Amino acid sequence: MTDPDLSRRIRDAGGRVTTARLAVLRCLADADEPLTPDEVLEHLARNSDHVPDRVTIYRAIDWLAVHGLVRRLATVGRAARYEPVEDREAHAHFQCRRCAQTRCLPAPTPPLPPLPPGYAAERIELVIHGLCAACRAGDTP
Amino acid sequence: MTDPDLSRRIRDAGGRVTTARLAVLRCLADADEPLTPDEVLEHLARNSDHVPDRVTIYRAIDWLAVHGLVRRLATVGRAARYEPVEDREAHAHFQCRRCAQTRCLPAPTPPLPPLPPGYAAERIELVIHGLCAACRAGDTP
DNA sequence: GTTAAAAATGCAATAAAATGGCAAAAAGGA
DNA sequence: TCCTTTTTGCCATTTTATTGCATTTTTAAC
Ligand SMILES: [Mn+2]
Ligand SMILES: [Mn+2]
Ligand SMILES: [Zn+2]
Ligand SMILES: [Zn+2]
Repeated sequence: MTDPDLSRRIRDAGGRVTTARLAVLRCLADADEPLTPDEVLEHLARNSDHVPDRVTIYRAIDWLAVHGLVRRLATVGRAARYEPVEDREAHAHFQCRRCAQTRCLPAPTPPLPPLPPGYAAERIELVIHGLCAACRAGDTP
Repeated sequence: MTDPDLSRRIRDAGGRVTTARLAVLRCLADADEPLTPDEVLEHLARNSDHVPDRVTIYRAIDWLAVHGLVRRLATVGRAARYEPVEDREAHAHFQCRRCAQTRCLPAPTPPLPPLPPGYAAERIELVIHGLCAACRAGDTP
C-alpha cells in the first residue's frame, strides 16, 4: 500500500496525517507479522531519520486501533502486538512459545460459536500455540 | 475437586505441596472464569487467613503453569489470566472489550488448521471479542 | 519426633510495558 | 501567513511481572 493510500485512510478516519502516524502505519503495513510497539520503534530507528518518541508510538498505535486501521491481537506474551486491518481479513495466528514469534496463518477464522444470551460478538480470533520451525530445529524443547 | 485431589496433582507433578500452591490452585479451580494473579490475591485475601505475598502468588502460578496444572490464556488485556487444566478441555473464551471480563464458553476449539512446514502445534485457542450482556445493557458502547 | 537437605517464601529492589500531564511544536484551514 | 486545534516530546507515574537473597517451610531419612 502506497503512502498516499495510507495518508488517505488516516484522513478519512478524521485525524491529522502526521509523520508519526504515517510511519507507524507504514511500518505495520510493511511488516509480514504483527509487531509490538517496541518493535515498531526499532524498525523506525533503523529505517527512518526522525525517530518518534516511544510515547508517541504508543499514542499513534492507540489512535490507529481506536479508528480501526490497526488491530490489537490477543497474546500470551507481555507486550501487545498489532497488525494492520487490510483486505486480507479474519486469519489465524501462530504463537511460538519459545521465541514468542507471532505469525499470520493462511487459515481463515472459524464460524462464530453460540454465545450466552445478551452477549454480542464483534471479532473472532484463533491462536495456535506451539513451536516454530526455527525453534523446533534448535536445541531445547 | 477436593483438597487431597489437588495436593495429589501437585505432588505427582514433582513439587512440594505448600500452602500457597494449594491455595492458588484451589482458587483457580473454584473460580468459574480465568483469573489474573491479582484477582487470585484478592480472593485469598478475602477467603483465607494467611495471605501469601504477591510474589509467591506469581511463583506458584508459574510453577503450576510450567507443570501443566494451570494454563495461561491469550488476552488483549494487560494482565495475564489463568485457568485450571481439568477434564473439561479445549473450550473457547469470550473477552468483553469494555469490562475485560473473560468468560469460558461451551464451544469446543475448532480443528487445527494447516501450518507452515516445520511448525508444531500444541494448543489451539479461540477468543471471541465483543460486549458482555452487562456491558451491552449499560451505557456507552 | 528430630534432624538435615532441598525447596519455597517474604521482602526489597528492579525491570518491562504502558499511561498521564503539560508545555512546545506541528498540522490544516482561513 | 496566521490562528486554532491536534499532536508531540519529555518527565513522572502506574501497572504488571521478575530477580536476589536471607529466612522459613517442606519432606525424607533417621
Ligand atoms: Mn495477522
Ligand atoms: Mn476457560
Ligand atoms: Zn520460535
Ligand atoms: Zn463487559
